[in-house]
This record gives sequence, C-alpha cells and structure tokens, in this order.
Amino acid sequence: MVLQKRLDYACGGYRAPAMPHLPRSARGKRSARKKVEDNQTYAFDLLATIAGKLLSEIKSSPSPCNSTGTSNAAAGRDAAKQERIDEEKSLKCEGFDWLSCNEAVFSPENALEKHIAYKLKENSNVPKDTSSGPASPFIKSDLSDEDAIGGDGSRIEHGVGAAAEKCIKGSLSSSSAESYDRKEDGGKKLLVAEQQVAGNFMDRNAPYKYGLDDPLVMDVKPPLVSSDSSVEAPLYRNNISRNYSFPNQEDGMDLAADKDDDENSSGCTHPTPVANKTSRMPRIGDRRIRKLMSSKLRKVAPTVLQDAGTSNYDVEQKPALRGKRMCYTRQRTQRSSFKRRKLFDHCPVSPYDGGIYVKLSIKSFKVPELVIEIPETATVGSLKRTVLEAVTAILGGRPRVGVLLQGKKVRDDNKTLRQAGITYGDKLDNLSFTMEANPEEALVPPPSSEDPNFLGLACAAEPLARMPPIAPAAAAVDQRGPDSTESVQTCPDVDHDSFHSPIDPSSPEKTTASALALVAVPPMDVEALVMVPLGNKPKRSETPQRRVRRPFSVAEVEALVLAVEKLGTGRWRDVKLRAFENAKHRTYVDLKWDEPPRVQHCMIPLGSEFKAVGSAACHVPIVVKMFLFLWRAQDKWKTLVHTARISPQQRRGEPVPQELLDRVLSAHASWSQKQAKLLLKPPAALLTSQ
DNA sequence: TTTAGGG
DNA sequence: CCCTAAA
Repeated sequence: MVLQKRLDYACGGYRAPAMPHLPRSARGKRSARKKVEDNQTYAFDLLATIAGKLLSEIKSSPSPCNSTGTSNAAAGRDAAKQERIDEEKSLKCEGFDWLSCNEAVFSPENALEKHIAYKLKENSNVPKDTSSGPASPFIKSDLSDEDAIGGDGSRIEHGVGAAAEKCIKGSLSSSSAESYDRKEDGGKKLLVAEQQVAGNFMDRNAPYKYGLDDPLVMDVKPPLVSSDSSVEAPLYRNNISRNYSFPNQEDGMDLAADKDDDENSSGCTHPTPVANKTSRMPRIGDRRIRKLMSSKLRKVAPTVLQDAGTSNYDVEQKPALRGKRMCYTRQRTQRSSFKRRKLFDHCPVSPYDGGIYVKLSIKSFKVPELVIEIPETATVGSLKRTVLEAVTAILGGRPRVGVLLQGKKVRDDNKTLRQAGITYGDKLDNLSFTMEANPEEALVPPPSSEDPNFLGLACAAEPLARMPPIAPAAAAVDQRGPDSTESVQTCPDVDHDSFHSPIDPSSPEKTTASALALVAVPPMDVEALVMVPLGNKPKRSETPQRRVRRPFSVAEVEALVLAVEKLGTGRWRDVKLRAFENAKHRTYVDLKWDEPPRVQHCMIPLGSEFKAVGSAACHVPIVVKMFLFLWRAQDKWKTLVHTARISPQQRRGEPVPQELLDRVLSAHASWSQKQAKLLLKPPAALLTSQ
C-alpha cells in the first residue's frame, strides 16, 4: 500500500487538489448552536408554560406576592443580582429571554408555576441529558442557581419557574422595571414583560392584552420574527387568588411535584388551571411560589430571567426562595413521580372549584431559536419534516409546517432546498417557516388531563404546550448521568425515519448533485442540542450517532464509476471532487455530525412564524444548518467491487445496472494492474539507475 | 490530511 | 458505515 502511494506520487506526481477545509471556527459555532437549541427547546416549553401561566394568572391573580419578603428584600435583591450576573456570564442565552419574558408576562404566580412545572416536566423528560449536560441556558441557570444555593442540579424546570417567578414578581412589583438595570436585552425585555404583567395583574378582572412583541424576545436573534403576540385572556377570578401559597417551603417537594405534574401532563401544559393548586396551597404560598418561580425561571432563562426575576424577586424575598428552591429541585430531580403526587396532594383543588380559567388567545409568541441541521440536498419536504419534528418535539402535537422563502411559500416538497433557492450561501435570511396546527389534533385534549390543573386549558394553548413524552429517555439519562449519550440516541420520541426519506428519487438532479447525502438530521440531534447544557459539558453532543444509512443511488454510482475510471482507485479525494463537483464542501471523508470541520453547515437564521393551534401563533426563529453529507468513495467502491463479483441474486439494495458493475470491475482491474506495475517498475528503475 | 484496510 | 493505522 505504501508502495503504491509512493509510486503514485512518483509517477503521476499528482496530488489531489487540496480540499478547502472547513474553518474550525465551525466548532465554536456549533457549540453555540447547541446552546441555542437547548434554549430553544426550552423556549417552547416556556411558551407552553407561558400559556399555562397566563391561564393560571387569570385564574389565580394572587395578590400576596407583594407582601412577602419585605425586610429581606434588599438583601435578596443583591443576591439575586449577583446570581443573575453570574448566570449571564456563564450562560448567554439569547433565546430564553423571551420565553422568560413571555412567561412572566402571562403567568400569575401559581399558574406560572404550574405551567412552568409542566413545561419543566416536559422538559425534564426531554432533557434526558439534563443530567449529562449542559444544555440549555436553562440548565445553566439551574446550575448557577444550584451553585448559589448549593443545591443539586436543578433543571430546566427551574428556569421556567424562575421565569415564572420573575413574571410574577414583576407583576407583583410594580417597580420591577427599575430593578433591571441590565443592559442585556433579555433583561430589559424581561423588565418590560414584567411591567406589563404587573399591569395585567393589576387588571386581572379585565382581559389581558399584551403586546407580546416583546422586545424581550426580539433581541436575541436577528431574524426573529417580530411576533406580535397578544394574549387575550379574560381573567376569571377564581378562588385561586386566595392563596397561591404552596405548602411549606420545606417541601421543596411541592414544587417538585408541581413540576412533575407539569411534566407528566405533557399533553396540555399551558392551560393550567391554577386555581386548583392554589386553592389548596397554604399561605406560605407566596413565598413558595416565588421560590418556585425563581427557580424555574433560572432554569429556563438563566440569564435574562434570572436577572429580571431576581431583581423583582429579590426585592421581595429572594433568599428564602433560594434555599427552598434547592430543596425542591433536588427532590424533583430525584423523584419525579413522587413530586407529582405531591402536587396533586397539594393542589387537589378541582378545576371546577371555581377556578375559572382564562381563555387565552395567543396571537403570537416567540420561541427560542431552533437549530436544525439539514443537508443542502435534502428536499423541502424533508426540511419541513425536520422542522416539524424539532418543533413538535418541543411543543408536541402534529402541526403542519410550511416553508417560506422570502415570504413566499415553497410548495414543492420534492424540490431540493437548492432547487428551491434555499442554499446555505444566501437567502437564508429569507427563510421562514409556518406551522399550523393540525385541526384535528388541535381539538384533542391532552392525554394527561388527569391533572386537574389542565382541565381548563385544554384548548388553544394545548397543542403548544404538549410536549412529547421523552420521559423514558430522559429517565435513562438521569440515571446514567451526563455522559451517557446513548440515551439520547435511543430516545423513542424521535422518528428517525422521517428525516431520512427525503430525497426524491424522481429527481435525478438531486441525486447526482448530492450524491452525497440526503441525510437529514436525526431528530435526536436536535434534542441533543437542545438538551446540551450551555456550559461546561457538551457531553451529550459528543456521542455521535451513527449516521443514517443512505444507500448510493444509481446516479451516484455512475458518477463514482466515471471518476474512478478516470482517476483510478487511489485518489479518492480527487474522485470525490470529480464526481461531485456540485458539492462544494465535500471531502473524501464522510461527514460527521460532531465534526464541524468536516461538516458543511449553513446556518440559516430564520425568523419563523408559527401558527400554533387555534389562535395561537408564535414566531420561532429557526436556524437551519445546511450541510452536505459526503460519502466515502473509497468505501463505496469497495462495496461496488464486491457487489460486482457476487451473483445478482446475492445483491441487495437498489440494483445497480450490470453495465455499471461491469465497468467497476473493469476499472478496478485496470487500475489494479497499473498500480501493480507502478510498484514493480520503480524498484527496477531504481536498481537500474543505481 | 489522505489513504488503505479491517471490522 | 465506522475506526484506525500509517504516511
């Protein structure tokens, strides 16, 4: 072998043209992305949560918040601020902000909490990796919180809760705005949100209308849609308002329970009738709630939320909350089921109690960015599927996804992205998505309606709120610990197949052009990304999943044969280049997800608009990463030669025309000979010369 | 960074 | 399709 190489060099002196290397910078981007994704996921959750919160708010509209923590307020603030800062520093979550904001806006304490909890739960489920990783900012926030608190790893839930808390606090404290000095967008946004919320709370009885446009959200990402989210919720005042207080703080469990409930109630996260719980809760509730909220918030949107939340929160009574939080977090993490039960116990209030829930009409809301990686050669249809998967993974439900390029709907699912004009090079900014709830599904009540809290909500919010039950995987993850990547892979939720199918055989162009691959991003990846903690450990991302198998098309084979016939069997890099000029970023090596350098991705910042079920619409900024999958000519050739040598009956897969196989054998033989000759000759030459 | 090979 | 040795 070595000899051959040498010979080649000597003879041809040709070296394969150097391939353009992908910038390593990609890595960094990648990591960032992941973070984003994580955030995004959470964001969805958050959305759901928000919805729920809103509902709950309406219901509960508790007044107690303000009263709590008067004396401690100052100290709490400081602490909170610091925390925030820390979190921010550690995490830079852009996306979360909005969520938190939104949530804040919507949720009344209880409602928020619940919602959050639900979301959290869902998230928690999703986050199998949570334990493992560092995924979303939320997580980070959690961590930070934990650290601060000294608690164990809290999770997304916290973030949500925190957000909720913030919201609540914000709402409670009219002066919340001042507390936020932060320059960060998120922080500011939060402030705004809070303010709004506060206002809303004030007006509980009246239906709320928020201009969710939320400055908050907007900041984060460029293309983010400016969603105009207006939430309209008639607030019905239930008894809920009476005490939001949860059981004692000590029972962090309660919180946990709430969260669990949320999680469990994957179905309808949003609509949470707050009243139920709240009614039951003991008075301490305020604190608890706050705590919960804070914790949740932190988890969710560590940076922004925290800040905002903290500030408000701090003013009121942060310190206490922290401690509580920790407890509850831990409990939560350790025993989700248990938590759930507790929740019920605590908040057994029947939805009917008087709890009225608000009918929310969410016009739009923003969700954290969603990062999708997809090969340029993938079809529009596959893109839709991918986006759908990613979104539904978070939101649940089975909405329909549409792709908009420059505001124009791309209808032909069979076109490749390239054909549709969606290329990584440009125009990505113009890419957006629409998501429409499946009417049929929209009506379907969430399965987990058992939770009284959800009863009311069932409607509009529902679809969004629903989170896919990733629980199993998550559970696995938890047990395993952060490092276990496998858990992700195994995740039942994702439908891997859906992603793959994409390429349309009918379009030859595609195949040839992308001889490479259609591979779609496995849903898992998305999840993984989502889950991955911002911070420290990308453990999750590390475990590469096995690539999806994408058999070579006949066209690809033909291109390969042609190239080999011309170039021989030793210059695979050249072969690839020759065979697939179109693929600019091809390398002879197959691409791997986790190897940015090899992967070409196009980041497409998108402002996607999603029309959620019912009247809910949300803007989801989606980042699409496009990449080309390279196949390994070397390997393919190997198999081709083998295939050509075996009987047709033994062959499997897409039949390769005998003609091509014959050429394979022919080329292989001839090049083998040449190589052999080369090997032999040189020595002779040397000898002679010497 | 490419190739060659083996699993 | 993956992994690794070797260059």
